[in-house]
Amino acid sequence: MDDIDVLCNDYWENMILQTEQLGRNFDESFSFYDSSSPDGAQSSAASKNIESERKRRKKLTETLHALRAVVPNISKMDKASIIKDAIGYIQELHNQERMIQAEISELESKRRIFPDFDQEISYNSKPKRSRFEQTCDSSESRSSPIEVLEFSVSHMGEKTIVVSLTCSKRTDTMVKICEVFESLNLKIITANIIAFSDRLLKTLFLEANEEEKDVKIKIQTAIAALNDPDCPMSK
Amino acid sequence: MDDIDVLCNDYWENMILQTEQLGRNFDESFSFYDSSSPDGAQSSAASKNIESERKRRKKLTETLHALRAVVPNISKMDKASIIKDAIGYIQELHNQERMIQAEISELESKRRIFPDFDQEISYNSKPKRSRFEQTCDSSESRSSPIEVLEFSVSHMGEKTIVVSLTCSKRTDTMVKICEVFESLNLKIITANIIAFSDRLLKTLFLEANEEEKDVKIKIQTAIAALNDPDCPMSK
DNA sequence: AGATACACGTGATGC
DNA sequence: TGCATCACGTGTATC
Repeated sequence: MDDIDVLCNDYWENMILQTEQLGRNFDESFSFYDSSSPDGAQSSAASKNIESERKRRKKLTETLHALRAVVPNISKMDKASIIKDAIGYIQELHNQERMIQAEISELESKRRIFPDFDQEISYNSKPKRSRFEQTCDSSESRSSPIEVLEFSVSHMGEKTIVVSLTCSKRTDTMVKICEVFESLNLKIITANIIAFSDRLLKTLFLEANEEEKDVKIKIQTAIAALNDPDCPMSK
Repeated sequence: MDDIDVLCNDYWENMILQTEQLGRNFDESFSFYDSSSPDGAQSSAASKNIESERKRRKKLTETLHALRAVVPNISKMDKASIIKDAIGYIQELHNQERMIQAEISELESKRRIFPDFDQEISYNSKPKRSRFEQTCDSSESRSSPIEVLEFSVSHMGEKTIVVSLTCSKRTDTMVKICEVFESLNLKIITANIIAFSDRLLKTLFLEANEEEKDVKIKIQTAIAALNDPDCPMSK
């Protein structure tokens, strides 16, 4: 490790001297392309620029070495590889921190008063409308109603109902869809919404303690009611 | 931002053509130092070398950009500054991890030994919150705020930003999440929400015309504002 | 022997 | 105006 460093430094120090001499020779013998001003001012400026650039390169290189120093498990001494390893390391640290945060929050939540967390309390208490849904209901529901393009309810196995619903995506459609389904008191196992292009696809897995047609009608009614409270059920 | 990038690309594309021509002229008129073999093989090899070097530079540059992408709070776009900030950020992560790790072990040990003092410990020694939990600070202010458990913003390829957010599922959380993201005017390519058990996972693919940290801060601010409109996020 | 990686000098560009 | 940064083409050493 250190050996390599010393080796590299020695190598490049020698190389710098070497090429510097070569450069000077090149400048002396090949300065013809500087046809406009062969005086010393140009040379001085160029020399300044050269040295400045040399400083910059050196600084960047040693900064990179410093980066390499704080990153463990460096695979290759490559410049690009060093940066890549640094990126991977940072992401790894991110993951660690995320997991640690999760652990902390879990620890903290465990000391919360009640260990009884399930029971679907959220669905018992009727969701009282907050200021947001109220404004949605009144102002925007008629401007952009939920346009259902596909709707199916089917059984999967014995105890599971799969609900699939596709509608066109407009302003606040996602909010409304979520709102509808949260208001239905369904026994949701898992729910999934995908927005892509101008479509919204919602997939629900429900516990099958309700009749299939009941679920379908329930959802249809809720959507129709949201679209136009005066006119129940179209289709 | 896009303007700058486009500008730079155009600029450097032109420069590449320009200097390439210059290089060819140089080779044609000044190939005398190639006294041994004035054939085309040398030219081909040189051309290969040029293009290879070009590739290497490009790769290194974009690797550096990738590094910049995973490091928040970049002061200057400087190459050296990017690396310096990355170093500082890694060290900062090291410190955070060390402190958090210490706190975890402290919590666990005290929890084992003095289970009665849990309450006291939890609210006294509070770790310096990282960006992950900034939105959780006001989690107890309202009845069912959005409790963020995991939150990441990362790049995928060059033009895509991936946003991943996990929060605990409570009453109307789904509605609120959708509400927040619909109010942000993000360039959404595709969005996905999964509800499972007591968790909500939202994944977004965005068009990368906004800075990464801006997106993150935007979302954080919106969530914090929704959680507690009275106290809209310092920092 | 061919690919790879490096530092070099150089001109252009923006502040 | 200088000063800093950049990408370029080039020669050389290493693998």
